[in-house]
Order: sequence, then C-alpha cells, then structure tokens
Amino acid sequence: MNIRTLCLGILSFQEASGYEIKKEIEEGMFSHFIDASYGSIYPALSQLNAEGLVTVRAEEQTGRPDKKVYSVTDAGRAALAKGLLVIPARDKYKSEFLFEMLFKNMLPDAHIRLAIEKQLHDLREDLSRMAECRAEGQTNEGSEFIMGYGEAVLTAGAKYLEAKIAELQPNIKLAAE
Amino acid sequence: MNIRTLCLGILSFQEASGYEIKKEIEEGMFSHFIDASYGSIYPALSQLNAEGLVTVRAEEQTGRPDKKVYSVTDAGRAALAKGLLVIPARDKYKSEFLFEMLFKNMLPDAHIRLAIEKQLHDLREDLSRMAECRAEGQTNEGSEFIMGYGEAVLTAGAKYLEAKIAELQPNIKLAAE
DNA sequence: TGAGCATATATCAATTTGGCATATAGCAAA
DNA sequence: TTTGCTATATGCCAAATTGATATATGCTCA
Repeated sequence: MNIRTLCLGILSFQEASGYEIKKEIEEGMFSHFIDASYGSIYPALSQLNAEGLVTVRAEEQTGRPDKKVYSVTDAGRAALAKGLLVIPARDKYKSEFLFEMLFKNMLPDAHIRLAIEKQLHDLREDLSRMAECRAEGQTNEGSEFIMGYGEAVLTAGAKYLEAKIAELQPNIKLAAE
Repeated sequence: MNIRTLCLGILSFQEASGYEIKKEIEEGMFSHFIDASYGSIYPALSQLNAEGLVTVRAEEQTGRPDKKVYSVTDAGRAALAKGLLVIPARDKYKSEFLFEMLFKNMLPDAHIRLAIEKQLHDLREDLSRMAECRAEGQTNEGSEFIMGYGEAVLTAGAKYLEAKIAELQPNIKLAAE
C-alpha cells in the first residue's frame, strides 16, 4: 500500500492539510501503525490532486504559508475503496531495541536498564495516546478494532518489560523482605 | 541504527555471505524485528570491508557465483560495541492490516475475514519460527529476552484476533449450542 | 530578550526497497 | 520430457521514502 492510499484514507475521515495529516500520523489514532514524512506526504497530495482524487482549497493565513486544505472527491472515495480491497501486506516491524537486547551480555547493565526503560516509556506513551483517542470519542467499529489490537499487543509488551526490570533489581527486592 | 551495524551484529554470531545474512533476516531469529533487502545488504558489506571492519573470503562454487564469506575483524567488533551503545530509536511498526481494519464498515465481510485470517496466519508463522529457533539451541541471554518479548506480543495479538474471528461466526456458535 | 516550539509548505541528498538480470542445478508436475 | 518452480548467489537500478534543512512568523516561558 502506498502513501497515496494512506492520505486518501485519512482524508476520508476529515479534510486536512499536509501538516495536519502528518500530525494525525504522529499523534493520532494512526500513530501506532503508520509512519510517513513530509517528503512523502506533500508529493502524494499533489499527485492525488492531479489525478482528481482530492480537491484543494487554500486558506489564507497571516505570517504563514497558505494552508492547503485537501478534501476527497467521489473518485477519491472510489479509489480508496478499491485500494483497500487487497489482502494487506505482512506487517513490518523494526526494533533497534530488540536488536540491542540481543547483545545484552556485551553491554553494561546500566545501558540495558536505560534501553528497557526507554522502550517501556514508548509503549506506555503509545497506550496513553490510544486511550486519549478513545476518550475523545470519534470511534467507529474500525477504530475500536485497531485500538483493541494495539492495546492487547502493547500491554503484553509492557508487562513483559516490567517483569524483566523487576528481575534486574534483586537487591531492592531483598532489601524489602 | 544503519544496516552496516546490523550486518556487523549478525556476523558477530557467525561468519556469513550476503545471501546467508538475508536468509537469517528472513527466516532466523532476526526475522521478527529486522527487515533488509539485498540492495542494502550487499553495499553495506562492501563498505564494511572497505572500512576494515570485516574481511572477505571467496568460496568457489560450481555453477554459481563465488560465495563471499564475511567475517568480523577486531575493529569491527569494537565498532559494533560502540554502535550498540546508543539509546535505541523508537520501534517502527507499519501495518496495512490495521489500516484496512480502520475501514471495516466500508468493506465486505468476506474480505475482512480473509484479512484477519491472513494476519493471524502471519503471527502464528512468526511464533513458530521463534519456537524453532529456540528448539535449535544457539540461545543466549539476549536471544532468550527477545524471544520472550516476541512471544508475549505475538501471542497477545493472536489471542485478540482469535476472539474477533469467533465473534464473526455467531451462526456457527448458535448451531453448536 | 532570547531560546525554543508550533504552524505551514517545500526541497533534496542519502538511504532503502523491490524487482530484475545473470547463471546453474534439482525437483515435481503436466 | 519438457516446462516451470525453487534454491543458491551476487549485483544493479529505478522508484519510493526518510530525515534534515530552508523559509517565515508568532507565541510562550524563563
């Protein structure tokens, strides 16, 4: 699936500028499983516009470039529906964290601890972003599904890491006994 | 973290050719959280060789190009250790599956079912690959950690999907009652 | 006052992907 | 038996994507 379909999908929920799409991808519901940079979003929107799948409306701003607000056309909605009808490609997951952990015995304990805590922090951040999106309403059957999935997966990861951190501190446990 | 460090890490376990590194990334322990193509692996190995971080040995083959077997040098091991001492970047996760599910209500039930079953299949494949790696031995503290993490996360995802599939088939359940 | 962040678009070198080319051998199905 | 598929093995290349930077301004916090 290409970025064009992605933008089309996001715009099908609400008209938005390139900047707003990026924000949605970074902070919104999509953040858990989508990643895209300006360098791909802006060209994608131009192309979609050229293909007649979206329309643009320039909103004047003072002191900033005009905001270009994109809306999906009927042709765009049709293209989206068609683009969604493929069996999805396998998930792509890249984790520098897990790669580093593979070399646990080569690295100082303090670094391992930091890395695990960072990962745990990231997972919790992701979880709370989802909780926020839920709280803000705007949920439909689809978003319920993906948030349920995300919560299941992230919670399982966090639990695992919490247990591992506890193991790292046997001294503290002993002191408490 | 760049592909060069990745190759260095994989080679630190065992000398290998570019082809073998790719296989390891596709089928081995690394498959869960690493992805890389020939187009990045081969140039990375050439560069590592030019930098003196690995050495090459050509193994003659009949009917195939010579196998170029790469081994890490001491300088390479040092570079790896240094490269691992950064706080890992945030995980990157891209899922066309979840994106599609967001549009559940727009898509035919049959397609949704297929997509979920495909995802479940992928998760199980990933899980069994890990189980295999465990069975084959070759485990260390690091690989135990990452396989534990992977199992936790994948199992949680699979459980969630199994429950959702069950929900999709209330008719079958009713028939069984 | 000044640093840093948010808004907003856009470009671009560097990286990375995914498909193709090349070459051969083995195996299974038509 | 021939045809097509898979595995081995390296490498190239167009196309897609990233991540950083440029440009411009107003707001907030110390």
